[in-house]
Amino acid sequence: MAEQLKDLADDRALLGRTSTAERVSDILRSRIAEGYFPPGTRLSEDSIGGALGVSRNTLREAFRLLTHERLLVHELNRGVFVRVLTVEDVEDIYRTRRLVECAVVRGLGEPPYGLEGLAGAVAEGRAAAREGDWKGVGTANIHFHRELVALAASERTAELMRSVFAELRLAFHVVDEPERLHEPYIARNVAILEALQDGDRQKAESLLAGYLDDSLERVVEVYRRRVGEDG
Amino acid sequence: MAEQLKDLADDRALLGRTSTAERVSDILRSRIAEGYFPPGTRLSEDSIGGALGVSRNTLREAFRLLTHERLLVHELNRGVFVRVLTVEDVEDIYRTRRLVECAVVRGLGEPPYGLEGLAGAVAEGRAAAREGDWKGVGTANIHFHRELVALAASERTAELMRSVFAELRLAFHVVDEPERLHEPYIARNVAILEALQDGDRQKAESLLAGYLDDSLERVVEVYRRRVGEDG
DNA sequence: CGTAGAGGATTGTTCAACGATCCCTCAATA
DNA sequence: TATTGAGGGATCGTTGAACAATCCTCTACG
Repeated sequence: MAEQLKDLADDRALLGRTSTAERVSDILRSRIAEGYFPPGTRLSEDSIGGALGVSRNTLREAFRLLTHERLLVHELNRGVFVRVLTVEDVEDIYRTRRLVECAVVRGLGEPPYGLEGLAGAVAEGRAAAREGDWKGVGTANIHFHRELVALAASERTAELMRSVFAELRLAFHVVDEPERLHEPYIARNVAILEALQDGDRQKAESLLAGYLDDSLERVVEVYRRRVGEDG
Repeated sequence: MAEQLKDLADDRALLGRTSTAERVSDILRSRIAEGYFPPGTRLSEDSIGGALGVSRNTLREAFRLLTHERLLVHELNRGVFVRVLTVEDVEDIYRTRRLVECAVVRGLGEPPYGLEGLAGAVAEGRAAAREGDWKGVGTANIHFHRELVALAASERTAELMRSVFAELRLAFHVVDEPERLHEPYIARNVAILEALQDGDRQKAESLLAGYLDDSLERVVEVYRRRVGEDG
């Protein structure tokens, strides 16, 4: 009986936790991620609420969730827009990543660590690369780093980085050169994973720092050119 | 002319037009921070909405904002309550603090650093201690660490920690032994500041780590006792 | 003593309305 | 021609009301 009650408690998370606003925000989030709503797009309460068949209040709550994730920006009396990252935003994202991710690696205790998640993300990236799915490689890459942060076993840290990685996707979408952007990092992720498997935190941290510096440089370079085109 | 336009653009930021929901959440946030609404308090829509003269919808929007900040928890059909942190929450808060704050110190470049903010917080703490205002000492203590994080010059990192420190205040209100809790850390803050003034990052980081470990231990010890009493 | 149920109070959700603000258009003026 | 100012339409911000759903308390009954 206790077993069954526990199972029920697990299921409850699936049922009750999905409010209408959360489902709406899920839809919008994936639309934004896939580029259906490019950065800068205004999301009208009327049209979206009408199309999805939800009330304005519910929609505004969904907007609020996504605003909190920094995917949308809210301008008073003007509505919400898909965020357009500035170059400074991208730099700050990488500054935060470097600070936190390196600190996570440094703060690891003695090996062995639970590296299944990291290995899974590496496999995911390799599979996507084999099929030429470079967007998938980018996603797997983000998964790798999310799993890395998960090693810190801190809910708050993980949540911060979830939001940072979601923002990073916005930048990737503007850049839109997924192969050139993501391909080189498959091998570097592998190297980081191997260093961790060897229990060599110091090497892993140094690889990670180099990775992030290079990635920032490359993203900013392409991003600056791209932003210059549009504006 | 371009000069003046630039000045005006700077001012636009502090024109600060905010919605009433945000203003309401500002009020409630500071009330919670100062302990006017202790953890566990239920915030009734009717009474608060009536007292502040805003409609239920607007108030609920303010509640949602604060719920996102983890200051309130929402229970279905029961309303919102000022968050009561668990011991695990407190531990995670300190885990995050240690990760981020130490990484900030480690990531500092070459001295000198802009330490005016830190010195100001130290002075604030000393002044409060002189007057026996131990709650003020706790506030100054939080200011010290907020200024410390500001040295990273990362907006996202600063925002994460702002929210973490706001949560920490919830714990302090439960513990409610401000003198025993905060007094010992005035001297340690001074030591950290002095190490930074000497440009000795390594010493500063090690002092900081020791500080956080001791503080966590002390808070959790008292906190566990306190929670045991009530529950 | 324990339990079922009635009733009141509170929250959940939606809708309609009105004022406020923004943006676009167009005419008037230097 | 370029700039200013006045409309007007569209959209957002906020309120108030209404009704359903849920919770809490108190009472009555076995």
